[in-house]
Amino acid sequence: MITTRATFPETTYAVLGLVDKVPGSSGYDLVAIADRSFAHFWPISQTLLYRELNRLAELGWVTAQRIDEGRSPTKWIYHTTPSGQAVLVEWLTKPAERISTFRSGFLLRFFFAHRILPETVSSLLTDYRAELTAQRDDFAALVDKLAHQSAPAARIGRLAALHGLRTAEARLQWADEAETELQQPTP
Amino acid sequence: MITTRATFPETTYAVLGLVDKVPGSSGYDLVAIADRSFAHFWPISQTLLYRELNRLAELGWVTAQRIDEGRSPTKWIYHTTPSGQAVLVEWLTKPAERISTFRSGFLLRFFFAHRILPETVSSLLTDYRAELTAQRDDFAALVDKLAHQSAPAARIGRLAALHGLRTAEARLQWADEAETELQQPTP
DNA sequence: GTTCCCATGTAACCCGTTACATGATTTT
DNA sequence: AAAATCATGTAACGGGTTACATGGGAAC
Repeated sequence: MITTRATFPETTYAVLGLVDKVPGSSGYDLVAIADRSFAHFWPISQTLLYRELNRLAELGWVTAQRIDEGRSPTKWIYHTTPSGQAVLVEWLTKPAERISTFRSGFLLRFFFAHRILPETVSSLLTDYRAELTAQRDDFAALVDKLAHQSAPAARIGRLAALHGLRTAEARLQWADEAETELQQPTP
Repeated sequence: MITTRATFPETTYAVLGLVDKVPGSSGYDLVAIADRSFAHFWPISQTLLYRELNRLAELGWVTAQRIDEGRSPTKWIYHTTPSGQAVLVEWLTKPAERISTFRSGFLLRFFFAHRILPETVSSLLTDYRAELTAQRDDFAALVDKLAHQSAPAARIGRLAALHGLRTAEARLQWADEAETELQQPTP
């Protein structure tokens, strides 16, 4: 029994979009693809992705086709249906409202740093900078890799990666700014 | 009965830190202060903040003092205990690991934009730019406001706001970059 | 012959959210 | 007299997580 709902979480559409983009993939494939692609700005766990696939199939937005290769468990591959595609386009067109989230464990600690010694604040910044550097290098490598691919999807992917790269770069600069500022005595 | 737990969510420490930073505040006060301060990088709802205050009191990390003003409901004000302060310092010192999260509804849609017309992608970017501009202006105003205050807490707050400002600026530049790039034909 | 990869799932938990309730006091 | 502010809470839900289970096939 399918209960009609007013809205679905963004993740539902994320998985729908992925099935649409990479049709004929299994859940296992999609997990791997998601991890390499949109997980950078929309993380999703394996369990949840499987749950969303079932929901999408129940809604009739994707078809689940059984592939019998004699192995266990049975492999299933997915395709978007016309109604699923319509829903996807509608979702893409409608504005995004307030669904973006940002939580920073670093900034949270930094904000309460009055409690701790200047050296500790400095080490907090060092850790953060290390994390950002790793992020920057990862994104830079991804941008570079996708720049050499000609598929239209690679273009979008490259720009998405560039978003991460630019963000990491700006925050690294901020870390420098913050460190020099904190070294100066209070006026 | 207090059950001992291995770990607590970051939000627990966020509230602990806030009580420590603004001692003698009521839950109502703390909600307002949180919304104006660390909610930018660690959002928290009123219900959750109250729940965490109760947890902190049960753990003995804060004291809850009843203020009887004859009104209803009774007002309670909070102070960190020595053990609570020790826990806070320990938390601040320990590295942050993988607790930061980032989810972007815009990037998610952008990533699946192959389905839609170029004009729609462009309008997606326009909406995003508007959101970023608002963010940038908010952070810029906050940075400016805090620059004129001399309290040590204002300095940290200003730097935290600057983090948001730099991020928004970088992403606005990215939006320009992306738009010009997408206007060029595929090679 | 053990370890990695394919492939799908169950169970349990809990953080965080939204909506709502209540009532006094202060402001308009 | 109405609206906003002060002040604390209950109820219900669900999205997302981690840990675990299962078992065949491929690779080393």
